Amino acid sequence: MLDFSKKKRLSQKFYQRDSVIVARELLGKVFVRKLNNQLFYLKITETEAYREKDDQASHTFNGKTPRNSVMFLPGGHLYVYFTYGKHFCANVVTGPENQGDAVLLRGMEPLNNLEILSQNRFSKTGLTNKEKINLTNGPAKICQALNINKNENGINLLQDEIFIVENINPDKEDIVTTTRIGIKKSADLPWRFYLKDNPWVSVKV
DNA sequence: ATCAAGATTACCT
DNA sequence: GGTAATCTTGATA
Repeated sequence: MLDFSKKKRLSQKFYQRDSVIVARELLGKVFVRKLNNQLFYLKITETEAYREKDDQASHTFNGKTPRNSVMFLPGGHLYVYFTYGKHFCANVVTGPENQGDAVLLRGMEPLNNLEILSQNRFSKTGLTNKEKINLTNGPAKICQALNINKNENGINLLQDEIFIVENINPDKEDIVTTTRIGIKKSADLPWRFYLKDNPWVSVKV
């Protein structure tokens, strides 16, 4: 049951579409992270879309800079940024090359290796149920648990270090669509998506 | 050279 | 529910 190695990897075609579509369709897919020769599997539970052209909250709204240049690569790369002096956040780059769009990964349900994730997050093992949720129910928590930082910025998701595989396709009624978190500009766009009944979601409506 | 803002989190009341 | 922590980045001079 925990053998995701035979599941089909998401194609470049999947990523090279509009970020709002990709954000919704990433829900339920399984994020795979190779770390110290072990594979970590996590079900994607919460996402947000960002777009260069019509989204003032996007890092790319005012054009290309050294920081955001990875967002202009073709869909299917990982964009990692540093913020608030402490935190890394990971995004899936979407759309064609030179279009600065991406999907922020905000929540994941860990499916294996919880003790290692716990070490990375809290420097201990033996989790309460509450701490288990707190492992990966936020964008910076995911990166801390999976040791994702500047080194992972620009990774190609069609290769073997980090990738995403097919899994369940949630029913429409199991997906909540709402506004994005933690932004002031373009704050009314309904571009956040999460799995309604899943606990690994940062904020529920 | 200086400065304000930031796609967050943890901890407090 | 409110806020301090913490530092990189991009804009402006």
